[in-house]
Amino acid sequence: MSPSTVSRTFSHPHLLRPSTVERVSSVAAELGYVPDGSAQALKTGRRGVIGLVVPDIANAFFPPLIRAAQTAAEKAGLSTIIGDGNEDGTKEAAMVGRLRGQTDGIILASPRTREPVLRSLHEVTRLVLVNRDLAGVPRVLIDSAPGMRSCVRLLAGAGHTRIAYVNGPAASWSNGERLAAIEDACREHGIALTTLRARLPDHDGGRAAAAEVLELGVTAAIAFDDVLGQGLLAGLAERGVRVPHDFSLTACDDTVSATTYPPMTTVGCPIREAGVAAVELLVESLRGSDDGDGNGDGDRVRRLPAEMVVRGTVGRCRER
Amino acid sequence: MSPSTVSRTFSHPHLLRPSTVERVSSVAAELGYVPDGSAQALKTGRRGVIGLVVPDIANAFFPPLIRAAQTAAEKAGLSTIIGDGNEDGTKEAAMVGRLRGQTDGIILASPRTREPVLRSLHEVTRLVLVNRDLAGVPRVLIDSAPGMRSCVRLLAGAGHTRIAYVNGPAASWSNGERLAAIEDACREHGIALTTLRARLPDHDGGRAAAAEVLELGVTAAIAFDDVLGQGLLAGLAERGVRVPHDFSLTACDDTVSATTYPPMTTVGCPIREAGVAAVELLVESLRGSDDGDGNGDGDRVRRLPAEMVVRGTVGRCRER
DNA sequence: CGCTGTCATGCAACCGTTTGCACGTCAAGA
DNA sequence: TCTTGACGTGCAAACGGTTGCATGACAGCG
Repeated sequence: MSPSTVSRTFSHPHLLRPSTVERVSSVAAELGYVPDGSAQALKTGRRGVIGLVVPDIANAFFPPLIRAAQTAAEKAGLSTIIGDGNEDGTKEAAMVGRLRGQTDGIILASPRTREPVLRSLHEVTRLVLVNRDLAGVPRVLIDSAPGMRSCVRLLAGAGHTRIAYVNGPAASWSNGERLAAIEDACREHGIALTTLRARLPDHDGGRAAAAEVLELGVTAAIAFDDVLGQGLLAGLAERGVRVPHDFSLTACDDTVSATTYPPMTTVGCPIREAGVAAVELLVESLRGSDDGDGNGDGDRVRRLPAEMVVRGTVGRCRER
Repeated sequence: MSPSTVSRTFSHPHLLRPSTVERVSSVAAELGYVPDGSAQALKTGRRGVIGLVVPDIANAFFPPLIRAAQTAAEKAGLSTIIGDGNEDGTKEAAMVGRLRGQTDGIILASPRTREPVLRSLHEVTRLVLVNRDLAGVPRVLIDSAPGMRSCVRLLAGAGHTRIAYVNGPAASWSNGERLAAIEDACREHGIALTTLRARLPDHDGGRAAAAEVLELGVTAAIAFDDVLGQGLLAGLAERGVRVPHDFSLTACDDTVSATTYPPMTTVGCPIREAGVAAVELLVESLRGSDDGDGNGDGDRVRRLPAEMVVRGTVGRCRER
């Protein structure tokens, strides 16, 4: 039995007589043989592995994205290596460098890396970005602006005239987009906006920010994301401020809002869809370079709109 | 410049004159060259990649474990492929089969796979188990029994005499351990225990189980894990039952308990430590087979104790 | 000044698949 | 029966690194 036949059993079984395939398969099963991925990769140039780098896998935003991406990748016959950049642009870039040699392409979700570094990375690796708008690099963008505008409108409709926005990570593209949308909508509705930044963009950061928010004399707040929002909720509760009776609050992402008490009004981001779309873009890139030696002509972008989800944290304005 | 020199620049730079290393490195940087992982793997037999398979990456228990494991692996020069088994033993086993050809070894966290399948997998792959007690297979076990016993003692001390346990996944080893510990402690303290199983072991399952729990006429409940516990908390709140005033509740894992309202009394599992320990065991295995053709003599087990964390969901028994 | 040992580098075989090509077999048609 | 073509399988050369061994340069020593 020649190596070629064994190889064909696994890669191109239609070239072989069914009986042969059967024979080889059964022996392989008995021996516990599986083709060596490295050797296949070396010969074919396709490693069958993609990278997915996120700033913090423990942040509730990413697991659903990872899961969806991974499922989509698997359907395309690809395994997924997860990288955690630790909310640090430098580590993130280093991660990509390491992964480069063992993957066919890399998805960078919510990258914290600076633009020039990102660009040079893109020159040597197949890259897809999520929530980062860099012309020329394939990317999927969750457009939370409409949802954010709806939140402001909702608050305005409930009589609020002074609100606060609690910022997310400084290096986050999404944060910039959301802030801009809120500023815009506040202007439109004649609302006075104050912004602040939590110590850290996590639960405890939000909790600590509650005191600061209350001191501002606003009657409502918008949090960068659900995690921060949940923290605020806890911080407000600790101080005896009842939501939505005494204070209104909205957030973004819809990661944990359904499980808070009270359930939070937020902006429902299509996180899973973003993961799938990113894999699709990457798979396109991979195919593109197989056939023609093709630069995937054109600037490939997928925009996914995010809409408000009304739950129970917005009430009528009541001066304190 | 011969290939050997380039190779040595990256793998064994100490064999070369520093000036040579410098020269090669700078040229490599300029060209964006990195050694091809597959070729290295093929020649050396070490792929530099390990697999980590979990039942559900979106379950709050796993991201911290993944993160810790990944960090530990990176220190050992290993990348990590994450696999999601979808809470399904069959898919999980298939996942391991696929990963086998592209990794040096696999960590199976909270496997749902049946024992015989697990055993046969272990024969053909380097395997490390987390929270599954299979003699002969290297494993790390989080021993939540002491913590669970403490919870029962705490409830007993607060005057509760009728409590309920809300089960987790049927195929979960941890669930069996926890249930046994609770049964034992209840006997000891003369507490009447009723058990039930949520429709699904997630937030909504817990929420729905709240009604059922209240019908049992118990004054306190222990949930399999924090996710279920948080769901119960929400379900109770919906029905106007105040925790801990009207009803007491404890959970396990300490994944989201600190962020619920009120913060939940739970059992703090050393999740991160478990992830690190699993990687250590796997790395030991890998080294073991390098040197001697070594069966890592002895049954390698790491037991990590989990202790109760008191927060705010247990109060004095008050008949309803 | 020649011998010896050390150190840095080159040579070439090999890791386990894939794949273009050649070969052998067999059935159908002339 | 011979030719022809289709089909299944084997041969051998790559893929891009690694590594034992050989080689050459050079310094120290007698």
